[in-house]
Amino acid sequence: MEKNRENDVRLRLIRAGLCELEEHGVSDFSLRRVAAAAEVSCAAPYRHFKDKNELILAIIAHVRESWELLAKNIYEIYSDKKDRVVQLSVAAVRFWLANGNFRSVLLTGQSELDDPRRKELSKFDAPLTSALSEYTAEANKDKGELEFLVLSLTYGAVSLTVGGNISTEAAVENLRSALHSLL
Amino acid sequence: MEKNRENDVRLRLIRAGLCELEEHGVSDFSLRRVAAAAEVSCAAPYRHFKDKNELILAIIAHVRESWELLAKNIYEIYSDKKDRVVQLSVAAVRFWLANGNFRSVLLTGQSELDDPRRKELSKFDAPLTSALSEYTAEANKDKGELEFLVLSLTYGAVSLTVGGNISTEAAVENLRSALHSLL
DNA sequence: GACCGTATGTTAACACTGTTAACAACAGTT
DNA sequence: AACTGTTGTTAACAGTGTTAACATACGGTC
Repeated sequence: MEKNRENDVRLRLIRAGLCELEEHGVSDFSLRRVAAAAEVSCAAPYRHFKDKNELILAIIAHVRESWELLAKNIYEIYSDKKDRVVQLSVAAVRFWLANGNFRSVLLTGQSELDDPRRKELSKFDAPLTSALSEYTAEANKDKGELEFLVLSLTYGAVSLTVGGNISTEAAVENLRSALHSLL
Repeated sequence: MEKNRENDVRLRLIRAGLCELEEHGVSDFSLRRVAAAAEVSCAAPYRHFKDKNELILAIIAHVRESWELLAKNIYEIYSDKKDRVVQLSVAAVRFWLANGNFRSVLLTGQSELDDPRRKELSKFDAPLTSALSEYTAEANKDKGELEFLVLSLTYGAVSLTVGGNISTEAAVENLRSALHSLL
């Protein structure tokens, strides 16, 4: 019961923090506002997280879990190794674009001043790279070069959309056709 | 003399702000620290910039100028239209990677909460796209598709390097060969 | 030359932020 | 029953962006 209470507050903080991140972005992330939203005192977060940074880290880890769940689903749905790569790449773009202000954290790890864990957690290419290496093994293609191209196009599609050059759908369509002619 | 003084402080603030950005990143950007580094009082910046955000904007504009100068040089050095595209793309990657913590601002425009001007100023593809459209006109190639590929690979190379997947040199080398086989 | 408005700097204050210390309530252990 | 550790509170600290009130010097007008 008491252990539940603990997890309750911790989870509420993470959820409220996620909203805060979406609403105010990372540079205006207010720990006190998060605490207020979670209906606890402004010092309560320090019982669960060492730092404001540590809370943000936990939030990123939380989002990452949901991404890996999604990626796992996609991986299981598609049995063709080439399809997996294409679908995972497109899904990665969609997922990250859907995560609003979160993107600056996820894409760049915000800055290298922040501990590397943030950058590590922000990587969302693990499912993609493993699917890709399975494909290259099967198709007898050069892995190194292809990995650069696929990852680069994926990240690039995100950046391009964020930058306002193209719409999400245009990015996805371009990415899809590029990958198909590439693989 | 007095007009010089004005520009002096303004410029000193921008320069100090640039250092601050490199040292502390955008989320820890302290206006008071910048003012102290520029050896003025903490309220002085408000005589030259409406906001902390407006100062950051001015800093970005400042960096953008130097990028466009560099791009112009490259454009003039290389007369072959294809070479221009490749060199500009590589230079863009190098330039952005060299600008440290600045990247989060430049790449993503930090967040869409911030006024769109920041995002607009952060775009560094204008020289690249114009060189590219000159190339496609000359070589009779499809512009739309190629533009996505080139820009995507360029941005992607930056993201990939920032993410820690590959080194700068590996990214540049991969990018170069990809562009050569693409154009 | 005296006067005035404008531009640029200062200091002092405001509310807000992250963080910590001191304290209270409660669980489980011995 | 006494002790210990966990989780929450409130109160305080320094640092932040921002604004208001004041000071000073400059350029143009009578």
